[in-house]
Amino acid sequence: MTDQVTRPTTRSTYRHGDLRRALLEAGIALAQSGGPDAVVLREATRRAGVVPNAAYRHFASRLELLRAVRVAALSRLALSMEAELNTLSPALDGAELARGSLRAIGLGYLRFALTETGLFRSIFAVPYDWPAPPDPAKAGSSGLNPFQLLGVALDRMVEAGVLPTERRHGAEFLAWSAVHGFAMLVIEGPLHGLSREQADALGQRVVEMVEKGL
Amino acid sequence: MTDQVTRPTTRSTYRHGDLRRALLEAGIALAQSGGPDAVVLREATRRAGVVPNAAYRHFASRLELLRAVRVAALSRLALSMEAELNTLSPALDGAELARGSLRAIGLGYLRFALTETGLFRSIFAVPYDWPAPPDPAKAGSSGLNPFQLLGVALDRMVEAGVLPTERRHGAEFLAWSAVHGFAMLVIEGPLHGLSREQADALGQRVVEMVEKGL
DNA sequence: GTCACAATGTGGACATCGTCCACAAACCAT
DNA sequence: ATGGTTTGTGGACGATGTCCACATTGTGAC
Repeated sequence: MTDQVTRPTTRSTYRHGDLRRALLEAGIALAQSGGPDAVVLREATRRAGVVPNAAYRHFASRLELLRAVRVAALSRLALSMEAELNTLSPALDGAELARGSLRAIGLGYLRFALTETGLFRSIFAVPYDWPAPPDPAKAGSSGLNPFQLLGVALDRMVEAGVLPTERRHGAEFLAWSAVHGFAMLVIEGPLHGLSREQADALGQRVVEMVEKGL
Repeated sequence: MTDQVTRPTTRSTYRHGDLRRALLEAGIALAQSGGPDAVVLREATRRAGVVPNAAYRHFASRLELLRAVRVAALSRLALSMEAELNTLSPALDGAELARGSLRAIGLGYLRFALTETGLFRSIFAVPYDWPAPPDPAKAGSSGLNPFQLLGVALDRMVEAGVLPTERRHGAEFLAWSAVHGFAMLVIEGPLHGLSREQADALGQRVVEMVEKGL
């Protein structure tokens, strides 16, 4: 009668019960420790204690599994940004709050990229539509997804008068480019092997460059 | 007596004669039209008209072939930058020459990334040492590799007084981050599907952001 | 020139992967 | 109870990277 909550690779029942979730979680774990290429259908089914073909009842292909992993990764990225936003002093005035928000978004992005490298890389490992229909599964606890969080920060800058309205359009992509590029250079580029402190210091300068150059 | 210069997948001689080069060229072609994942050992040997194992006499593994492709890609990237540098008016004064050089480097980088996407992605698809021992195979016609070209542009800016000396250190990576990130967003990110004109226009703004924010 | 040796290409094999097809078991609505 | 739908199983195929033993060719010592 008691549910076999532990999942020791073997099952007594013919049906798994929650295979889709099990596969997704295995996929996330694989992505975390090995990046998108490590998200291997057969290994996920192995971890779920199921035969390889069973996966096809829940994901049309390996790519679909990767897409699901990507959505989960986006949500965690949003959480990382929100965590950074929450460190802002509530006593800040408009201009400083706006600038601080943009910095927080950037630093939250970098923190996620450098600590959850595998998941971060998985976000860009699969083709996807853009813009995508709003999907709460991609959001953080505020209900906003990473891109929306960035947009809000930029809007605050316009309201506070620290970003001219005529430069607002497309500014998401300028800011994103700089921070994303830095993350990639650290992860799989020439900046690989930088210590955490060095990466933080350089990352800080990247964010400042954006703030100043936007 | 006449050399069989054409290479119709079959050979009359037991020895190939120039297999390493043939494999590398096949690898480059595969990378060009399909990115790093398309660089498949067996396909390269097929194109060279040779059995799969023959590759192992010239490359220790698929990864080593990819590394060789990467070096070739770096050289072409340097050429793209140099081509952009050569469009600068020779009548420019120091400050404008310096700024123009930095812009040219950035635009050359972007042009290569967006027109030779497969090769560009191959540059970052494989782990490599950094800094690497100087290797002329990575350079353009000036003898400088892409990173050195960027360094020269930044040095010019310091000399011309448009970049404070105290900001020179590490500036390579700030500039590189922004341009690289933009390229990645266009190639495999949310900016995918941007028209050439749109990409050029936004790319211009990225370069300006760097110039202003460095 | 001959002959041993090094260099290079061949043949066959193995494990792994994604995916397809036919079949079996379990759940569900009638 | 029964028939249909959902979900998992079993077996197969072609592709890939890589390993080992073997065959062929070029080369240097004598």
